[in-house]
Amino acid sequence: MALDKLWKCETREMPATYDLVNSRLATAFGAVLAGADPVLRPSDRCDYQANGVMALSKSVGKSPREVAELVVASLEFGDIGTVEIAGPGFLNISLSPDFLSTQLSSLLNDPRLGVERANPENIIIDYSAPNVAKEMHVGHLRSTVIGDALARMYRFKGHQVIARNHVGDWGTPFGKLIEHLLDMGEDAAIATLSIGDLDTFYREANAKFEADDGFKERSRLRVVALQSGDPETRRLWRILVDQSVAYFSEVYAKLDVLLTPDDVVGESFYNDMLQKVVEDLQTAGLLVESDGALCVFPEGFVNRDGDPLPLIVQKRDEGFGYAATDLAAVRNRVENLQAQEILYVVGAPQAQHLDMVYTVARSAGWLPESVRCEHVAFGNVLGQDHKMFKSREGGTVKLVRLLDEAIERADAQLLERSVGLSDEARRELATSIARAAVKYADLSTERQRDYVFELDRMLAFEGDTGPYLQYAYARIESIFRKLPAPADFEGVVFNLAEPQAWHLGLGLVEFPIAFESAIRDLLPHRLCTYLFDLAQRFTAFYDACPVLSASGSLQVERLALCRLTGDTLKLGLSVLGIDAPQKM
RNA sequence: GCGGCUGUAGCUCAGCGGAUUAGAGCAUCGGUCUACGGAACCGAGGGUCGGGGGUUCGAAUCCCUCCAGCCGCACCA
Repeated sequence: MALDKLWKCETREMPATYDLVNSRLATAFGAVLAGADPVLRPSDRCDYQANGVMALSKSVGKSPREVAELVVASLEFGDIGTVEIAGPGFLNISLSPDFLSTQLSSLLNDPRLGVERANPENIIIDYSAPNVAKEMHVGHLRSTVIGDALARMYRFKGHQVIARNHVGDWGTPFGKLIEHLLDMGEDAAIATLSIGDLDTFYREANAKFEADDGFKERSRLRVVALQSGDPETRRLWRILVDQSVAYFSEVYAKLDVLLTPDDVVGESFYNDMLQKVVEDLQTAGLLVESDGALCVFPEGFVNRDGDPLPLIVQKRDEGFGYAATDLAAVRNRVENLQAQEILYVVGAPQAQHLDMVYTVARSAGWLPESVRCEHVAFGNVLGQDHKMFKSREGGTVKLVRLLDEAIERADAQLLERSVGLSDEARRELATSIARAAVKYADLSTERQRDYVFELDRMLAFEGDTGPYLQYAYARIESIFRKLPAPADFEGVVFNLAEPQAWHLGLGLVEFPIAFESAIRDLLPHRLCTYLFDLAQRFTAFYDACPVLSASGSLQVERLALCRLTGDTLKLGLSVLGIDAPQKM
């Protein structure tokens, strides 16, 4: 099922396994002390373990053993499974086969695989944000990929996501860029920009600006004309913006990211609101003049001398700083877009700036406490020398070049394995694999950490990689192709007799936990970890339990496990923005 | 100087709302299967969880401190 359809699916009728177990336990814990948390976790020595007894015994003043017995006494597990007290007071929980079988059966009929739908909220996700007339480079990779994954996760969850691509389309550099465009001639400039050679254009404009005083003066005047709304200047500026946005769209397409030109709401969009930001801050008594600049000094921020740190809203030269734009954006998002949550997928170095913006926006009354505002920070992409990722020449690396390189290598791998595809089909597959490799590598480590960009590792079919998961999925699909007739799961019973089958079944039922944990803490890597673990459970199962040579109800059961695993991998990858080809 | 992030096996990383023996992948070594497209599978070795202190019956996980690396700290966004 296509993801966009899936997003509209209604909630399945059966509560997720974890929630069921947890709620029964919570009731029993509640009988000892109202509101006590069972602290239910997956366990390596049984199916689930509840660790909450320890904490509870402390607050109740009884021994853990005693409390555990109290909890067990009032626990009504019914057919869910059994509990035993272990060690100092852990509750080891084993699910009953009937229960797990029922849970798995319900997943088989649930396109959402157990993930509950949320009450829809308006979620603004601010991500990617390249600069007009500047190349997209590795620095934009993480924001784009993480933002896209979060957007898909939130949409799947049932929310209304409004993507905002806050592109840098305003400021003094546009004077020289427009003058350079004029020097080149519009057609020639458009030709250069439309092939995506943004860096050359930018560099030439800069070089002239440095070398030629006349050009410098023209550029300065051009900035003034741009800011005062001169129609011809605005038209030329528009060309730069449109050409760049068209180019960004090509990059997004290559990355398979959902952003469209409609999501581009650049800095310039807020120009008309900046004066009002200043006025309203003034009225609110928050604005202070300092060294000629209009600033807000939010509480708790100090500079290196220990003095209050300003958020500069209007510069000494009366131009607006980016803080003004960010404040205007917050207002716009809350007031006009009715945002209930705003996520900024922006590099970690911006942490303090964003923190100041939120603080000021809150004290100005533009950002109610009810609106969650979160900086989804991420670390750097490093080269194999563990330093900032740079090209061999020491410059920044074009994002497209990186992707092309990945595609080339994936293509070479496919050729080597001689998969027997047409050139075109192979190329397409290589693109899919390359995307999966690059995106998964980015998403699978904890956001805040830096990670090492290593194509060979990322593209490997062995290990914790995107291609490995894609391959796992393709292999499952191939099982179904081999079947003489389409599989029919009507009345399937999961006996899960072999330990590997049980382990897999248990893993399948945990998808909602992994998903919820990932979306709640804005950590897509948790979903990656889950999917990789699931794929490993599957290989162990597949190794121990023949499927095609099995017959009767046993084969139906095993096929159903294959189906659920395939569906889970497919869905999990798709909400991360990674597609899973049927064959590879 | 202040603040933030990071420091876990040779390498790349999970785990960090405390809890029963620190996990995975890659690499290394050993074994297994007439290889449902080996993405094999099973097992072994390998870790003072940066150092020290504290809280706790119990700390990789919480607190303090120190060390190392990266980043931010007034008009470029």
